[in-house]
Amino acid sequence: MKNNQTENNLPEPTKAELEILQVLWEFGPSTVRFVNDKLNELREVNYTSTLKQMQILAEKGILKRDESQMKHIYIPVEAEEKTKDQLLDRFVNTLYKGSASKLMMQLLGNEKTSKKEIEEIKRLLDSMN
Amino acid sequence: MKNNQTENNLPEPTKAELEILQVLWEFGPSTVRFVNDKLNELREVNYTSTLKQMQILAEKGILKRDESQMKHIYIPVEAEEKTKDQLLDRFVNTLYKGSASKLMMQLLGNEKTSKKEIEEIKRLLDSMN
DNA sequence: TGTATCGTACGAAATTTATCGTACCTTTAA
DNA sequence: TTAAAGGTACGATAAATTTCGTACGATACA
Repeated sequence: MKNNQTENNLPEPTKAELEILQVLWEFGPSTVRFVNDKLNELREVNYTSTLKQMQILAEKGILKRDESQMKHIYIPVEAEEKTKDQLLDRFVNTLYKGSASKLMMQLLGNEKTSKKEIEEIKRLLDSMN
Repeated sequence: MKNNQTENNLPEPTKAELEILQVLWEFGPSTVRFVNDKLNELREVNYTSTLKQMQILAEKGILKRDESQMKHIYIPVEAEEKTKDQLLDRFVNTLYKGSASKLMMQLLGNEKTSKKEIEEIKRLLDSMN
């Protein structure tokens, strides 16, 4: 495998990269320091490791950064929804041959999906047409 | 990261491993030769590469094998549904903080999810209670 | 004005994942 | 009974991902 590109030619975020994206999605544009602190609430990571990852993400065009200050600010290029759409798409295609309803069945059959969630989903669907 | 374990202590299949699992799920217990041929319908892979992957999967306990014949037969240890459940679970937790309905919204908002799929999902939900 | 602190840059090492080459065993058929 | 075809074992290598060490520039403030 030479490179990892999704069908629409966007490099696919790796695991560690996704962790970083999550922080940026939740808290908005941030410095490396801030992201690294957040990550360290979950597991130990060296500051320079996080820095490197974010620089790589910037290289890949997944993040852009504001270098006008010494403390660079990193910002996701694509909206959260769009990136998740791509990931979801890939997931459905890989595991369920593209069938959203198959995924749903799995989700509904999954004991971890609560009654409340199911009610919520039904309400959503009813409000759709 | 020393090792990759899911919460229930099952090693998480990697990408290449998942490809192999898909073949076994679709066609049932198979030889390396058969799996390799299937993979080669999609992309070029050396026989010994597939062999190695399947041996690794066996080591990890994701596949077991019947060695009674010269052509070993490989069989997934866990049922397709169970493995997918785990992957789905991880997916929902990672991207949607465990909220199935959030995932649903994303799915329904996704243009690639067809009207027919949505109808199918509604029917599913109605038949549930 | 120096020194401690906080930042970035970047090559290199470590780890994980994926692929392959080669040795060698079994079966088959001429 | 041997050569060809097809199988497994397994170490080595390649590729991708992740982590880190070190150098060095900015800032703050005693």
